[in-house]
Amino acid sequence: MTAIGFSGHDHSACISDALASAEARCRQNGWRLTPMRRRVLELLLSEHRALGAYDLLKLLSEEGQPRQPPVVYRALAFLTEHGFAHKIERLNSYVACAHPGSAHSPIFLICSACDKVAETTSPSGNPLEAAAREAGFAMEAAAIEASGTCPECRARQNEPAE
Amino acid sequence: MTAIGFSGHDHSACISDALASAEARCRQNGWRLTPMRRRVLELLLSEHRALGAYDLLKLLSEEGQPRQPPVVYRALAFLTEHGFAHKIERLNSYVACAHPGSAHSPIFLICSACDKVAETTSPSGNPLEAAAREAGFAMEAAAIEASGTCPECRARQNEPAE
DNA sequence: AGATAGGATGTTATACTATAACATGTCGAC
DNA sequence: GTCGACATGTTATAGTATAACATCCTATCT
Repeated sequence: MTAIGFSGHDHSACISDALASAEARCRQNGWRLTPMRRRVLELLLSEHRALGAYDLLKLLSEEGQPRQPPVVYRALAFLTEHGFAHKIERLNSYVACAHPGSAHSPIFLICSACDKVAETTSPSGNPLEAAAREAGFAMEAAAIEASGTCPECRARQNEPAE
Repeated sequence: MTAIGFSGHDHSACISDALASAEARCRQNGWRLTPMRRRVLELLLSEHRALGAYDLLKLLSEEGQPRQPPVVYRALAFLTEHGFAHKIERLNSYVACAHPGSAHSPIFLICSACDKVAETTSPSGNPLEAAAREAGFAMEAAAIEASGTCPECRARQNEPAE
């Protein structure tokens, strides 16, 4: 599985695909992808970067009506509850899910140079399962987040004379 | 490796051992384990539970002088920087390190029923390394956190008539 | 169409988490 | 003993999140 986010890809297709799939999945499950929720998802999809709730709030407010924090937090609660977005705990911010629909235990690679976030999965099954089982712990949710430098930023750092 | 925190152990020894080892390690490295830092570490050690900065602030303030937030945050910065404590991102709170001194990539098992936090490590090497390598990502730091129910709370839930 | 019930959003206020910035104190090296 | 480095004290404020209640929208039943 490649780490979507660092490798190049057709971004406008990636946005419209994700929105279409979200719509379909909501229709199937009787969830309501209201304009506000849809718009927040769209904003998250528009960058492979984690956005804070107040970043989103600012973007929304610039589009017309001023908005209050609960508006954004409620949209984010909906999106994360149903797997359309994830919270990046280290950054107190939020990213669109790169593999919506499929059950998965994501691993996030957070570039501290450019702030991009790549979502990938463990090549060898979920490592926490084993650790949890050994401790007799009934796992419900997991967050795996790594900070470091993405390939692009590493390349840029190695050739400082541009 | 057992998940210290859920299994029974001699807790007062565990506290004094950890403090002694912290003192030794600071002496060796020229770090200063000041009374404030030592006291915060002691408070963290006294529970296998994550404490918020403002919980610690309250505890410290009850011991005499009122304290301001930066006091606690600075002590926590020292302790986490040198591996005596970890931040639990999901809870915005802090725990004493269960394996200080040894380089390790900890996995935290957070019980949502009793708030205890166990620190363990992956039995099969660090899974993030593989995922990061595959993505060309230079990993610097990692946080692996699982929420769920610890063995004791599971047992309690299975026998609700007590 | 009107009644109604559930959920979504609007709005105000406030709680919780964290840090900037500057003043003061402490301790060891010289 | 004074100088410099680092630790702490203190004030103020930034950043993140939610409680509580009002209003509105929409789907359904009659």
